[in-house]
Amino acid sequence: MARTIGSHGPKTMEAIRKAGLRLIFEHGYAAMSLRQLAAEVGIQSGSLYNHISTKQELLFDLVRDHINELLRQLDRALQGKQRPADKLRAFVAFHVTYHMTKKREVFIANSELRSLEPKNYEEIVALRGAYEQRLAAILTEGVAEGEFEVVDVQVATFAILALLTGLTTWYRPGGRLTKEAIVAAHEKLVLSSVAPTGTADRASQCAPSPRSGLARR
Amino acid sequence: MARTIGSHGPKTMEAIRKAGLRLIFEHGYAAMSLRQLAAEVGIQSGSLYNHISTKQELLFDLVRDHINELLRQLDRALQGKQRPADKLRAFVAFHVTYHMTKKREVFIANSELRSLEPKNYEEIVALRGAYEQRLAAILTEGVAEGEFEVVDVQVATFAILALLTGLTTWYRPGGRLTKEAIVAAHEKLVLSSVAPTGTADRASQCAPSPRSGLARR
Amino acid sequence: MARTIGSHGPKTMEAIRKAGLRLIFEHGYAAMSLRQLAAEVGIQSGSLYNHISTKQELLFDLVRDHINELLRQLDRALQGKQRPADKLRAFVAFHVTYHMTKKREVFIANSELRSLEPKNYEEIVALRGAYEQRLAAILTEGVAEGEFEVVDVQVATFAILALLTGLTTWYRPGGRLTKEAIVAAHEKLVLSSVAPTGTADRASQCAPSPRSGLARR
Amino acid sequence: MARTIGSHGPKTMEAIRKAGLRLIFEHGYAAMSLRQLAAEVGIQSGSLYNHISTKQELLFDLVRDHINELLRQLDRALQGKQRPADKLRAFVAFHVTYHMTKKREVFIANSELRSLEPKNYEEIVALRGAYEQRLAAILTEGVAEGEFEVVDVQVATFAILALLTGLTTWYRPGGRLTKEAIVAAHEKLVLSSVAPTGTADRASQCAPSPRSGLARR
DNA sequence: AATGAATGAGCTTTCATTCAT
DNA sequence: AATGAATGAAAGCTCATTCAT
Repeated sequence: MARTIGSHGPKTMEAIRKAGLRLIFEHGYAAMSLRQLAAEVGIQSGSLYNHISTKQELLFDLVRDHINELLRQLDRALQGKQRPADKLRAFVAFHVTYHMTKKREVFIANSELRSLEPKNYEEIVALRGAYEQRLAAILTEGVAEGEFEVVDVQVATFAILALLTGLTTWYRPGGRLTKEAIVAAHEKLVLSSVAPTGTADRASQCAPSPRSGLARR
Repeated sequence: MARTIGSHGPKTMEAIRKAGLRLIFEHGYAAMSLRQLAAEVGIQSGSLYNHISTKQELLFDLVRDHINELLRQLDRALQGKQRPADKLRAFVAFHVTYHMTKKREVFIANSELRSLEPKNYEEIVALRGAYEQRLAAILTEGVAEGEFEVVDVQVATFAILALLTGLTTWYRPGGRLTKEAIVAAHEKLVLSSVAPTGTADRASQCAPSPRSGLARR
Repeated sequence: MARTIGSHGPKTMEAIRKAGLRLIFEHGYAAMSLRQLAAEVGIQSGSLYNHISTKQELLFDLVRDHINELLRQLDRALQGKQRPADKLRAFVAFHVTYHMTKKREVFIANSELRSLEPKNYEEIVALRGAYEQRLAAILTEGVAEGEFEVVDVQVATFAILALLTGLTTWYRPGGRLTKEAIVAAHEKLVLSSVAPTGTADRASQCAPSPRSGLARR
Repeated sequence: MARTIGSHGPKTMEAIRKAGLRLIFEHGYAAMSLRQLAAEVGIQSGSLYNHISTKQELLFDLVRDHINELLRQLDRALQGKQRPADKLRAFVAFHVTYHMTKKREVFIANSELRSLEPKNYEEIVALRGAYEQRLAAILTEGVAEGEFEVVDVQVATFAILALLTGLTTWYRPGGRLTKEAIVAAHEKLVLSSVAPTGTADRASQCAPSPRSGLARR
């Protein structure tokens, strides 16, 4: 007479991850109770432990899997780009696009690092560092080649990442702007932000990436 | 034999706010226990209630007082600035400087909105909207005068605020850079980010659709 | 290593009700702590919440279930009685007998009404009203038929109920008097109390019910 | 700048007793907090301790003073009565009248005995016993003289006291009946309840006391 | 793989009481 | 005789987690 509602068999783990993602996104890791999570999935809270080992590990898995996927896809998106401006534009386009489709994962991976236990925290921070390093390297190269101008590469790296990631706090599918318009808006901001101040290589900066283009709904 | 150790009299409230600020910053509102807070202050947890009415109200007061102060000081910092670029530079300088001295307050005011009860949440979001509006107005004016160029004012507003506020996640006093250098780095990034691109398809970029507004949480 | 000592499975709820009944009877609802209750049952206080939803609801359930049972049994006891004096005698005999076997339930249902939250209070008062109404109707009928004489039916109803219910404050099983003697004593008092003062139908009023009789142990 | 509201000087103690009486009557001793009480009086809870020594002692004083006064006035009311029926009628009239004017004190003295600490409890129970004894003596005398008939004097004593005291649960000044009518109703019930069942001295039993009579307002 | 019932620690909040001022 | 701030205990309730079934 068990399992009157809720999910069944091998799909349960996926339901837990999905519900966990949503609840952590909405309430925060500390404020989400496993009872809530279980209720969302349609099982008793004790039954969660057939699928996860601890609450902490659920968070860790969600964050780690997300960052690994992020890195994997970033590297694919950067493949074949040669000039720093092209790389930066590809970085922005990828980052923004990815954040729009996975905004919960991204948000959690940024906001719940403090909820990770030290060992887990360090592992994630290392992965995050690798991601940041991709951007820092692009900026460094661009500055060296005279295509970019920044006061401090480190600051610029953090600032651009914050700018791009801020998206997760306001983006909703079906909002006023198309995804392409949002990408374009960010490309403009980021590419301009590192442009040399005096006379700029205008052409390379501002041509929007080919697939984008402003559109209204 | 009361009050053998710990804080005393009218200074206690200030100690509570200060410790609360730090603990919420470090662990998050939900993860901070009032026992922890009381221990930090040097009193029993029940004694907190001589100074606060609920945990929720402590958070609300901290956030509200911060945003009010932020708005007050911003308006003072913008006084006398005429041209949009001057206003924007003043905005950035103020925002960055303020965030370096009050990074905990700023961080909490951004990250713990979801921990506010609906009534409190709405009050704070209204205040935050007023702050955002200051920046949006500067950008709008700059675009109208041809000094700035953005794809979308709303997106640019959120992006620039995210860029600037990201500071709170990494800034530590006594780090590699001086405060002035940090301000300068952000001024460069922000001012450039909205700079006109030179020869661009101006018409298509910038007209915002009249009806809309983005959603935030 | 769960469940080393204490109560188990489906019997726990019954143990909680029983212990709750005793503790509320002895100390009052407000003075009974759930830790006490849990200790009595042999579980941790948090474990109570696998069986009850709140302390208030435990009280409410105890009181409501009691009154429903009381009404059900009263109606059975009155079945087939025709004349008002017979009905009144049956009412007294039932009430006294029931109160001797369920004195805790009865006491609580009378003394802890003020501890009920408004919504619960109203529901119980309505049920109690139905019980009182049974007695009021008997008196009204008896007065109309000239068998009874009272100054005021309402006052008499309350007074008789108070008289009968007072039993719960002193009755102890194994005391000086048999149950039958106690019933008889109350029958005499109540039947006489409403007897006409001038010329009465003595036979119907005062013959004690056959089974009773005073006994000493 | 102290004492902006609330009572002043020697009147404070009286205000505490009055408010305490009301709060205990309404919520019960355990459920009344000293903060509530202090708020009612218009002082801080710590200030109560300038007037009372403990919460327990406040209860004890209220109950003891009430019972002493009750005994004192009862003895005065019984003075000069010779025949058992006269004494019983005087007892009822006094008891009912007193309970109508001091219903809170009476109610508390009956319902909060369990909240008294053992030493206090015993003292009060002794006083209460003295009061009960007055009634028991009247009944015993009446039975000996053939004026009354009861199955058991002890039971009758408790029952009559319960009947009379029940008044405190429903009496409200300004209700449907005058005080005199209420007294008369109880006189009828009690005098009849102990009347002999066969041949009785009707005149003495049932003539209501001269001043009473049913009235509506 | 699910349940239901348990644990023990912890939560926010309230309590009666104390006491320097 | 009042305040305001403290204590230490306890309140009702929730938590993550365990485990026999």
